[in-house]
Amino acid sequence: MSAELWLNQLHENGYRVTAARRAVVETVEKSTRALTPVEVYDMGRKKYRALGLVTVYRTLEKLEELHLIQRVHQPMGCQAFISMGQGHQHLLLCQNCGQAAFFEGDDLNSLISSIARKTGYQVNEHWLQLFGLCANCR
Amino acid sequence: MSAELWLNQLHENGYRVTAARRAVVETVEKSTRALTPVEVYDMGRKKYRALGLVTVYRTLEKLEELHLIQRVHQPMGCQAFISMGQGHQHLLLCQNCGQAAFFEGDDLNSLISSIARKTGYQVNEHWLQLFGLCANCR
DNA sequence: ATATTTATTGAAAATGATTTTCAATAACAA
DNA sequence: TTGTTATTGAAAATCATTTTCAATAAATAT
Repeated sequence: MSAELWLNQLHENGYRVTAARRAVVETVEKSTRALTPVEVYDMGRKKYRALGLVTVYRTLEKLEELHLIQRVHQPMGCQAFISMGQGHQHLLLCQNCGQAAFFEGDDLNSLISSIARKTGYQVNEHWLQLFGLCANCR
Repeated sequence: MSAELWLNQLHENGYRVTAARRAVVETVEKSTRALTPVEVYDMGRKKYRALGLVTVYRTLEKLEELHLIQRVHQPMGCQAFISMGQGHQHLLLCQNCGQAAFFEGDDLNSLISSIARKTGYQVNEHWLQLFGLCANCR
C-alpha cells in the first residue's frame, strides 16, 4: 500500500491530504505504464467523481517535486508521468502496450568519463531510455 | 556550405526550394545549439523578412522527416530542434549556454543486451543524452 | 523566355495542452 | 469545535501547434 506512503510524503511536506489527491495518487502509484494528465483524470474520477483536471495537473506537479513520479519522454510526446523507481534507474518502455520496466544503468560511468575527457564537458546528468517490446507483446 | 545540401535533399524529395525554406535551413543548419520554432522564426526573419511562423513549423517537420534535424528533449521542454550528426550519435548539452556536442555511444550494446536478457524485452531503440557544462562555461 | 500547373505561402481561425484567477469549500491545528 | 488557510473545480486566459484558405511563386513544359 505504497499510496499511503506517498500521501504521508505530501503531508510531511506541508501539503494537505484530500480526496482529490488520494484519487490521483492511487491512480498513478499503481500504474505500470506512464499516464498523461487526462488519463489520470479519467481513471481518477472512477475513484472520486468530483475530481477536476486542474487538480490533476497541480497534484502531478507536487508529486514530481517530491520525486515520487517522473516525466516520461517519448517520440510521440512528453506529457506522461510514471512512478519513480528506487535509486538511480532508467526506463525501458514497450512500444506496443506502454508497459514500463526499470533497470539500473550505472555501467555508464566509464562511457561518461571518456566522453567528458574527449569533449571537455563536465557531465552532471544523464538520460538513458530504451524502447522495445515487452515479453507479452513480442 | 551544407545548407545547400539540405536544400538539395528537399528538392530531391519533391519539395520546392523557396526563400522561406532557405531562411529556415540556413538558420538551423549553422546553429550549434537547439532552437525552438520561435527562435528559428526570429532568427530566420533577419534573412527573409516575410517568413511566417507557420512556415517554420512546416519546414522543421520536413527536415525532421528527412532526418536532417532531430527534436531535442530537455527537462525544461521538448520543442527544440538541432541538426543531426553523422551516423548514430548522441547529444551532450551545456546546461548553461545550450551548446551541443555529439558523441558516439555504441559501447552500449553489451549493456542493452544484458537488460534485454534480464527483462525479457526485445530492445529496438535507445535514447542517451548527457547534460553538463561545456569547456567555456565551467 | 513564357505559360501553366500545383506546391507553398502567411494570416486568421481553430485546436489542444497547460496555467491563472477566483470565490466556495474542506483539512487540520489549536 | 472553531478558525485559519490551503485546496478545490469552473471559467477564462495563455501558449504551442495545426488547419483552413485564397493569393503567390517555383519548376516544368512549351
